[in-house]
Amino acid sequence: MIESVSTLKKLRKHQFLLQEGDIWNFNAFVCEGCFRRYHIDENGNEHTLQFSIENWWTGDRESLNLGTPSKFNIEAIENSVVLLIHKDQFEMVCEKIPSFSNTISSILQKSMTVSQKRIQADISLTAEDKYLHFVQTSPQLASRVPRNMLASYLGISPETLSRIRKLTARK
Amino acid sequence: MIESVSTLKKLRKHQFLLQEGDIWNFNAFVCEGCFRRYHIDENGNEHTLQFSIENWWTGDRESLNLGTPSKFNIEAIENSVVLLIHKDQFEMVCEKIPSFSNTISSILQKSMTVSQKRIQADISLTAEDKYLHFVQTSPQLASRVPRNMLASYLGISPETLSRIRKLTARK
DNA sequence: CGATTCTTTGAAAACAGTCAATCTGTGTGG
DNA sequence: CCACACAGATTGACTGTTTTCAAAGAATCG
Repeated sequence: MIESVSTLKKLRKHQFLLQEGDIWNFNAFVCEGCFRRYHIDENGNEHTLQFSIENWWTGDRESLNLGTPSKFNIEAIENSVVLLIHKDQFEMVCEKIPSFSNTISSILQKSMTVSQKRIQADISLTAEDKYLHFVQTSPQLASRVPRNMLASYLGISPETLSRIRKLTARK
Repeated sequence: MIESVSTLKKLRKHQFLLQEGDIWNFNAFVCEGCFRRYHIDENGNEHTLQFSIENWWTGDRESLNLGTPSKFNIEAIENSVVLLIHKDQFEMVCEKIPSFSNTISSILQKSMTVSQKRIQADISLTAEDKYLHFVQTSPQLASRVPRNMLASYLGISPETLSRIRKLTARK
């Protein structure tokens, strides 16, 4: 059973699943709630790399693969529940159940597609179009995530996002 | 042998490996040269999603997985040679040689890491810092790729890139 | 060479960021 | 339950950056 190789962890809003400098050794499946993974730059600005809601994954792949200290923070932005699977146990399961590897592979493929779409938006669109694109592709998140975090995800300032929203609201 | 399930294809500079609207059925390993994958938006502007040089892969994952017409063009920007492996043959090899799946998985992991770094740069950095970051992380490409294509990769205009280069040159 | 394409430059306009102030809502402790 | 504090969101004025458009200057290739 999956429970035998994993642990459920509850986090309240504002609690951290991972903090910068820590080493990340898990695969984390979000059962309930919402997390965001972000980075703090040298000027103290936060940049959100990922939001993860129910039935999706979170974690720091780089820290997991290389065993290096993470450069990210992962914070619960709602009261949440995650299933944590330690990497050793994860590898064990992969070996025991070959079809599991395929599942992982297809999750990775899906992640790649999502990332590609985001890069395309980042390099192609204006601030306004980035926002509209986000609302269109992730309406659930758009209403669930605080605006300042959304701005840091889109790579624009909170003020700019506020103005864009005002403009696009009327119509 | 790998040759039995694949074909070598030579392309001259400016030739296309894939054109928008076509369906992509391969995995393509670059043996020699350099490709770029780009998208043309409704205003006719090109946006470069990927450069692929020797020992790396190219293709359109979305078209490959879903069997849908591609939204991308893949163009040889140097005289190049690619190894094309048809998806059916690729799957066959995966089934025959289980360890091959792991190889694929680790390539995907690497791709994801690269994409994540790019997203982080896209949402965090100014035009100038994006350029400097690119030069630092991909010095080979920086000297090999035409500047207008580099600009379209960084999400800035060719004029801005030209000005940035002038500024950063002296020092 | 000539033609084409790429790159650079300049000036103006559009866009997004910053800073500071105000407004809003939420939650906490008295 | 209210008042207060606090964080998030909005607004305005200003600054700075980036784009756009047009033109001139390299570089490349037949």
